[in-house]
Amino acid sequence: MERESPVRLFQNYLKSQGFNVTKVRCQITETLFSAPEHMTVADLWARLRNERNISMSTIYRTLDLLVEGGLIRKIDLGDAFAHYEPVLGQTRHEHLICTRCSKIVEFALPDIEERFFETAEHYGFLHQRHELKIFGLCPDCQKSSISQEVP
Amino acid sequence: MERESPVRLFQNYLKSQGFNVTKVRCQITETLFSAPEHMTVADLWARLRNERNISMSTIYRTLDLLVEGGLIRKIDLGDAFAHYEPVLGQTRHEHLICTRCSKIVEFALPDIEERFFETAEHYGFLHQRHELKIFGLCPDCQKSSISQEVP
DNA sequence: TTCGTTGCAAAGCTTTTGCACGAAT
DNA sequence: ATTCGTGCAAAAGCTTTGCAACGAA
Repeated sequence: MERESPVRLFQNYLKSQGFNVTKVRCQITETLFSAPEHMTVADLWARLRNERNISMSTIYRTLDLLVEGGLIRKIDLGDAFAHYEPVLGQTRHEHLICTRCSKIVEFALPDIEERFFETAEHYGFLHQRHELKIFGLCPDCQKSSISQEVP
Repeated sequence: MERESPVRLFQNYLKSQGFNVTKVRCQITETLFSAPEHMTVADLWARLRNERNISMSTIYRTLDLLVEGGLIRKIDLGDAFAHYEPVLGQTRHEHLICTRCSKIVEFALPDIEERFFETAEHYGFLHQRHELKIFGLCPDCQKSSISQEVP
């Protein structure tokens, strides 16, 4: 059995909420799901502007809809930009980020995640979500740090 | 034996780097260390402007120096503002944040922290730092959510 | 006196908003 | 035909920077 494509799911969401299904919205969704993860608005804009005239406002607005529809998640990767990652069929994961080249590795620690829920409960909080980021130097950047000092 | 005051430590740092020890820098440091944690630049500005005319630029610049000197840490608490917290004599901790009233609880999970180091190593990364944030509703906000619906 | 430092205003950056034109139903 | 969506430009909001006046050594 085939899984529904993200674009199809988004179309269903839009209809269910009384929003219009438009070409731009579908193109943004397709681009977001067909390319490197953790894209920023600028990334999407750079990829889409070849195909059509598109404004960043529209990208921001469409991404908001995708977030509300539960298809993507807005994440903070420690830089100045909002990043977006697919939620569909993804297991919950955290991010390991290279502070030199921005390379990102996804990892999961399911047993530890349980502790996060317990911690919230322990302080009487109702857990909503959590975010774990580990920053460091990736293997490549460690090598180049030796031969060629970072400015 | 008494511990050196933050202001004194900062003065030492400034001298060691050839920077001037100024009244403004000392006042900012004193205010930052004598009041609620996780302050923003605007918080500091509001507290200091009663005593003297001070610009946000200076606060930003002084905070940068305090970060470089290792006396404070710049942290992201999920809102639009940069927050700063003392490093001195603090044990490493993470943050539990109420998404409604922004209340913050600090907690530590030392055994789990070890796993973060291992995770970095496992992927060949050289660990530099990590950040864990748990978002949820604090006890008070859970109560008021029942009686009085959030808009 | 000599430089580093400060306050002010302007600029920078990402993101949001107002509005008239254009597209979807 | 009506309502919603889009592009453009301007505005917002936090942070940074240029510069002349000021203060520390």
